[in-house]
Amino acid sequence: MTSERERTYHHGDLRRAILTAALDVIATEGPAALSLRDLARRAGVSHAAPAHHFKDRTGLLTAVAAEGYALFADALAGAPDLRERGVAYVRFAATHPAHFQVMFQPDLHRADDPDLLVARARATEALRSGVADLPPAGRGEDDRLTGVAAWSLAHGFATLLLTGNLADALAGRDPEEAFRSLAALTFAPEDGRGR
Amino acid sequence: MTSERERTYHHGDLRRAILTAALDVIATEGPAALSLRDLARRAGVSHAAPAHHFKDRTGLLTAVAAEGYALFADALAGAPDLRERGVAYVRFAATHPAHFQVMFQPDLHRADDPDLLVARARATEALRSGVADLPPAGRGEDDRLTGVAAWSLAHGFATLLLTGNLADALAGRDPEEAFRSLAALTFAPEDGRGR
DNA sequence: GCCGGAACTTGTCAATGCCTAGATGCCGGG
DNA sequence: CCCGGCATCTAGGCATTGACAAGTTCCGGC
Repeated sequence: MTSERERTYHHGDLRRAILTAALDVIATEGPAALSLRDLARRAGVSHAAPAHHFKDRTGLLTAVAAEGYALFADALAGAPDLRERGVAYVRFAATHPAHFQVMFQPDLHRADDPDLLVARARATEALRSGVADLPPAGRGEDDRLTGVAAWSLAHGFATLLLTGNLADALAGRDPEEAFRSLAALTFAPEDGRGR
Repeated sequence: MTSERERTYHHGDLRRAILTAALDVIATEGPAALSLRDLARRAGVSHAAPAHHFKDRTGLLTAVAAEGYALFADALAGAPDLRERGVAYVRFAATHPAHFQVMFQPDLHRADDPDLLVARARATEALRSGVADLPPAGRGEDDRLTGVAAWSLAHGFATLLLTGNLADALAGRDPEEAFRSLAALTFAPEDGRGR
């Protein structure tokens, strides 16, 4: 569909082709370098073709964010406990850097988009259910804060990793493994409480 | 210099005027909405005037990042212990959202800029010295990971706060205070170890 | 077989980044 | 005092981009 028959008037799966190209550009050069006309050239279509599928440049980025939240929810759902959910969080960021960046930059996409909202709700639910199986101790207030703490830890690690700020601190060590032991240090200092 | 005498050929302090306007735009509409020509209009100068002070659009953002790291280093230096340094981290992000965003988006600025490098080194030093007064326990490996954990926690909280992801979790609560008790929960669960 | 709409193209316009050449006025040496 | 150098700012132009409008091609259902 994509590589052979290039003579047809219709592309076949232009939407996916544009999305994939966009992810490539964002991952390598950042969201600022994204150009609809450039993506059109890469796909071998006219400069206005992408607009038919995504309306806007913002529309394209909104689609990226929505797809990202969907993949994110799937990635989180597979993890057994809270710590592994954090590892999955970090792994997702490392595996899908373009999605991750766009997801957490509100000025790039339309946060009120319906598709994005449902995917985002699914991901949020996956996060919350992970926090649910925490230590039973503490008042409700503390439990909520603990959830925020876990989220902050994973999100901060993922963000710093993507921005290259952990390069020398990790020193070639595997990021996932580093986060696993880091989470152990933080959330279960002396006993298995964090589990 | 800035408001009264607008008839002079020379602006007086155009560089600062452009920087301030840029910070305003970035804080309200995000870095993507930044336009050199728009900033020139706001300052009442010609459309090419900003280029003389910052060379590029990237040059302007590099200057923002450099200024950000300098202010960041000052903010961190004032904190007495590790936890308050984390609070200062979060406060800086909340107080200087534009600086913070540009600082931690490598695709927006030139990371090898000399001015940026020295400011960044100063901020990094302020962070490291904060981690130094941690619990004496653990091998050197664990200590480094603990530092990364503290950094991740503060950075993640700050980032999530700026992206509006903590709005309902905090429920109108003061972010700094929330982070203070959150850090207590995380780094000193039952004893004063985290201090 | 035909026809309605989706997918894509072509053409256009305003805005932007960046470059070059020129105008202006400040500041210090003579 | 003045005059020449120079940083600062202006003016104009060019290529690229996002967005819009109108036309073209093709697929699938009736």
